[in-house]
Parts: sequence; structure tokens; C-alpha cells
Amino acid sequence: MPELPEVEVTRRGFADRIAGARIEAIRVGKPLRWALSVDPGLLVGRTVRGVRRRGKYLLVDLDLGLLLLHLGMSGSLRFDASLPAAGAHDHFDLVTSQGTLRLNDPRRFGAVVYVEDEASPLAGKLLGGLGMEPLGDSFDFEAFHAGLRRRRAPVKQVLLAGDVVVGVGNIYASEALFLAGIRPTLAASRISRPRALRLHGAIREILARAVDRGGSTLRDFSNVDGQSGYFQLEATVYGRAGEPCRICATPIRQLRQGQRSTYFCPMCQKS
DNA sequence: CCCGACACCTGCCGGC
DNA sequence: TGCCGGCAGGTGTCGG
Repeated sequence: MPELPEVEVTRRGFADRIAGARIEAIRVGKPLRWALSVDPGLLVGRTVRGVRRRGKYLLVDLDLGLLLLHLGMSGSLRFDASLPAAGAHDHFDLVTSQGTLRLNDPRRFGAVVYVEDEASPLAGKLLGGLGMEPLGDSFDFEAFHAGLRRRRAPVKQVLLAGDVVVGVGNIYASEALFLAGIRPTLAASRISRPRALRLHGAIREILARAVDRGGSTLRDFSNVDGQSGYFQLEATVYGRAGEPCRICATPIRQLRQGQRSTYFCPMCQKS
């Protein structure tokens, strides 16, 4: 469910509302991908300073330490003054003076991890290898092109790996490559400078547009207020195998790359 | 160092 | 209707 746009939409939905709140209680459900790594009781009484995003991680800054939050494949957050009793897939509640932040995650690939600071070994393991942020000013084209040039793997998989640029998941990788007219199987190292420039722009455009639209709802994404996004209404290739390309009407093709589905138009993405 | 395969877990869908 | 295989938006780890 959550790629960068969904995570960012989620962040914007509760960052201002939770800032300044005092942690009253924490409820932990079934195990997530990693243990919280702190006695929840120790966090009671601390203050939430704000919420940042790095790649697909949310960083909830406290007056002492921070929580790293990841939504995995199926996670979503709600934030409300009052929430119903925890359901089977509600695995983490952060109860604060300004509302409860709740993680619902059926597959439990997500995580909530406490670290003392971003320089800690655990934070370093999770955040240390992340690539450039695609939105904002830090997404440098020269560095992006250099990152592509040193990789022989298919460009789709380099985008997904997240060590060159973060936030591009399986949906938006296909979408961005379509917009840039690049075949997903092309070795990243073989992408020409002009085409890398198009891809750089396409990534920014696709992600920014999805954030504006409120994220994707291919299956079940909803924002912190429980409303769904509607980017899927304009997916050009993702999930459209066999359907006509919106540009040239050629049937969209699907293939497997690294255990993931990729979609592309064989005409519009010749190489 | 780079790469691909695998692992984690639950739900849903299509086919028989 | 029921069961089974395959698939799903992520990413750390491991072996080659």
C-alpha cells in the first residue's frame, strides 16, 4: 500500500495535530517486523515534537529520542481524538493528550522502533543506506545519473532498491518509467544522459502528483482520517496488463522482475 | 561491492 | 460451496 506519496499524505494528516502532545499510554499488539526496543512505560510522559519523513519511514520526534515508523506492505495509520476498541490488526496505539495514533497492519511487515537518536546503530541500519529524497531540492540530477551509471541491474530494480533515490515503490516505478519512455528491463548503466534527465523529472512529477491527489488506493490505502486516495483512477500502466496503452493503444505487458510485477507499454517504452 | 533469491504474514481472488 | 495456488503497495539478510 504505502509508497512515498502515501507515507507523506499520512504524515501531513497528523503531524500538526500531534505536535506538542504528551504521551499518555502505549498499547502494543502482535509482534511487528522489529521489536519496539524499549519498555513502553518509559515513553509515557514524553512530548511529541513533530513528525518527519525519510523515504518511507516516518520519524516521530520526542523531547527525548524518536520513534521510527514503517507501514510495510499493508500498514496504515489513523489519528483521532477517540478510536474504537482495537481490532485484530491494530498492533500499535500511541495514546496522547491530543489523540491516539493507531497502526493497523494485517501482514505485520511494518514496524515501530524506538531509538535514542538518529545516529544510533539501529537507526543507522534502517536509515543509513537510503538514497536521495526525490521531492524538494536535494534530488540532484548529476548524483542521480551517476547512481544509475554504476549499476548493471535493470533500471526498475535500481529504482526499487532505494539506495539511489528513495520512495519509489512498485507502482510508481512502473509509472515513472512509462512517463519517461524507458523500458524497465534496461540496465541502469546504459541509460543515456538525456533519458536519465527525463526519468529524473518523471519520478518527481509522478510522486508529486500522487501526493497532491492524496495517495493511491489500489487496494486499501486510506489517510489518517480513514478517507481513501484516488491515484489509481489515473494509473497508466500499473495493473493494466492486456489493456490498451492510453497513448498508443498497444496492449500493456506484464513481467516479473525480482519477484515483483512490472508493467510497461512495448511501443512507448522501446528501450 | 553488486546482485538476485528469500524471508516475514495475512487476505483476497480466480479456477477447479 | 470449498479448497488451493498465486498474488499483493517493502526491505533486511544471506549466499554467490
